[in-house]
Amino acid sequence: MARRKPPAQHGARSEDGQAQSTAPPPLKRGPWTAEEDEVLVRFVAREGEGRWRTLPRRAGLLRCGKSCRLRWMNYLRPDIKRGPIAEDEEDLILRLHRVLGNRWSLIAGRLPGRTDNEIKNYWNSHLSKKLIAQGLDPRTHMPLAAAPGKTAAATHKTTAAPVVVPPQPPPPPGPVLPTSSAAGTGSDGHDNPGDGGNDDLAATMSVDADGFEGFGDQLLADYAASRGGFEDVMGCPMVDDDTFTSFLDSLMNERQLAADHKGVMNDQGGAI
DNA sequence: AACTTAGGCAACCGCTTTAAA
DNA sequence: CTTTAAAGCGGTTGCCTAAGT
Repeated sequence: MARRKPPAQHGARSEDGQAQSTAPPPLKRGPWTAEEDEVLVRFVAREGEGRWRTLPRRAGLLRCGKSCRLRWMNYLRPDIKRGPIAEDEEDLILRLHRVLGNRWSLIAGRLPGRTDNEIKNYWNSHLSKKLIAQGLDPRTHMPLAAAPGKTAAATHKTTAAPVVVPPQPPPPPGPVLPTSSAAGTGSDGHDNPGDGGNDDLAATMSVDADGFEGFGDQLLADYAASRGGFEDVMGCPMVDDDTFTSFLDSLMNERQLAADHKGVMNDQGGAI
């Protein structure tokens, strides 16, 4: 469907964007052909994933390793789920995004068969607008300032920041996390769809119950409290791995979340 | 029917992190 | 301990198509 720029290869760039002194065979760019797909699929089936940098040469592809990896991860993997995002998936994305921010790979890790790229695209083209239409800031999930003419912005293709949001007191989902660890956490850092893992997600998510309240998610705060709180118990604002993982799991199950929430409300004499 | 605009998405880019030498 | 390579991630770009005029 969408195509990228035609094989206008910047000749002397390696996959990492570093200059190359010699100019080996020009790397192909742009859309993948069925033949290339087949070569890649066969090669990965035979040799397995990994060593992406050298893969193209070994497989006989005139692509950079990055491109191969991307193609495999986003399109060719056998466990990729095709078709439109279901309503429950959409709902889950919304909830996960509220907690995780733009950690697309983490979100994707909770949606088996969906890729981070797919979710990111879906968010930028659908969900962010949906939130805006509901008067919510797609980044913070907080109500947009009731300023007139606030949201008109999001129409043009500004993907990253559909809405200009002034810095807000409560830390938005993203910034709550240690800045850039989004990517490389652990050996993988990428919770591949289907593996159900969040690696050291909790370590990444250094947030206490107050912090959760900070991004306006009372459920989250309640959940933190119900699990003994994330702050006082541990003496430091860290979220325990299991606790956070189970929280994310609970996001995937409305009923469980509702039950937990209810329990908290009972315990506390009804918050919210 | 022809032209313009907006939406959707695959692919690329640049940066960060981790592992290995 | 430092440097380099590899891998991964989020953000951005740009083409194609559909809808609107």
